[in-house]
Amino acid sequence: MYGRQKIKFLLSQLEAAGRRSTPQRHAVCQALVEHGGHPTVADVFERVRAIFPMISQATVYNTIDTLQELGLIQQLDIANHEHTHYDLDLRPHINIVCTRCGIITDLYTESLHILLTQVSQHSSYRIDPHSSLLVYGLCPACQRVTEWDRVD
Amino acid sequence: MYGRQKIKFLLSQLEAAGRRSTPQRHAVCQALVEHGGHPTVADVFERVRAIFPMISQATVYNTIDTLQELGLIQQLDIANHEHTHYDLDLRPHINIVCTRCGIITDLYTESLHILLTQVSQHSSYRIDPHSSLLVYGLCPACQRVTEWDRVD
DNA sequence: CTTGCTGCAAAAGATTTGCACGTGC
DNA sequence: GCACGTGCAAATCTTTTGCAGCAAG
Repeated sequence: MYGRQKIKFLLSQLEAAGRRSTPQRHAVCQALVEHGGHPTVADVFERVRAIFPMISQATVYNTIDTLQELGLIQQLDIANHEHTHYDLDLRPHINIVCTRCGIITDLYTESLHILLTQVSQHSSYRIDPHSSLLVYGLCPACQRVTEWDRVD
Repeated sequence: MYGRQKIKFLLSQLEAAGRRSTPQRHAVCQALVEHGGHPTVADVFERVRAIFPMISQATVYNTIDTLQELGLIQQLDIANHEHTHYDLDLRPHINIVCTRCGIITDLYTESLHILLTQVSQHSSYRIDPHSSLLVYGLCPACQRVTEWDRVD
């Protein structure tokens, strides 16, 4: 599901949950969807202000909190990142985070499913099937940079 | 490595890196080790004050930051937790977090190694071999509670 | 005597909250 | 009319920073 469809989906889910679909919320959903990646509240706020110059940060926070409560977006707390990121892709996947530049790349692999199954079997927790994972590493560009730095 | 040994190890690693081993830092390392689980700065600060009533929060933050820079402890940013947690166990493992009560349980499973290998192969990132993962779910106790709540 | 560490207080900065006003149902 | 949503500003709270004094090598 992409673009306009996804926006409508989010708003219809809000209404299905008894919440209201307001112009501000439409703008927030639009900004979330159009960002494409893993936006922060600040990213969304900046985009939304292009449409709604008067919107308040609190509204953006409220809307995002509501979307998260309904399980429509997923919160990503990334080590050493100032802002909390959000992920619109609810399919289980791996978010690889560069520990140097912070760029986030998605990866879909069968071994995630295997791992979650193992975790379910070996622990007494009921694992969230939407679980996405964070894995940290160095992206290709930063690998090159750190090689230049290396003095050995 | 446990207890006193681990404390000495941390301090010796500090010195090996050209940092100083001070009584305050000893107390911070001791608090980290004796906590046993996944302490936050607040947890450590509270424990350290029992030994060093005059210690400042800044010192605790500084020490923990230094230990992290040297790769001696690992930072865990857990969604919806106010404080940042730290993990003294550097072996790759999975931290299962209860989304309701916040309790964290460690799990060691071979499939983590498989997953990290896959991620290394399928992405161009250089994955941190110490990578520990966060997985979210409901712990046994909270599973029971949420069943009582269920109205269905 | 130079560098790093500590303690204190203030600052910074992200997120939350209280409240009054508006709006949809 | 009522419940919900919005905007604004202030509050909250964690973490960082500047700086002066101190200690270690």
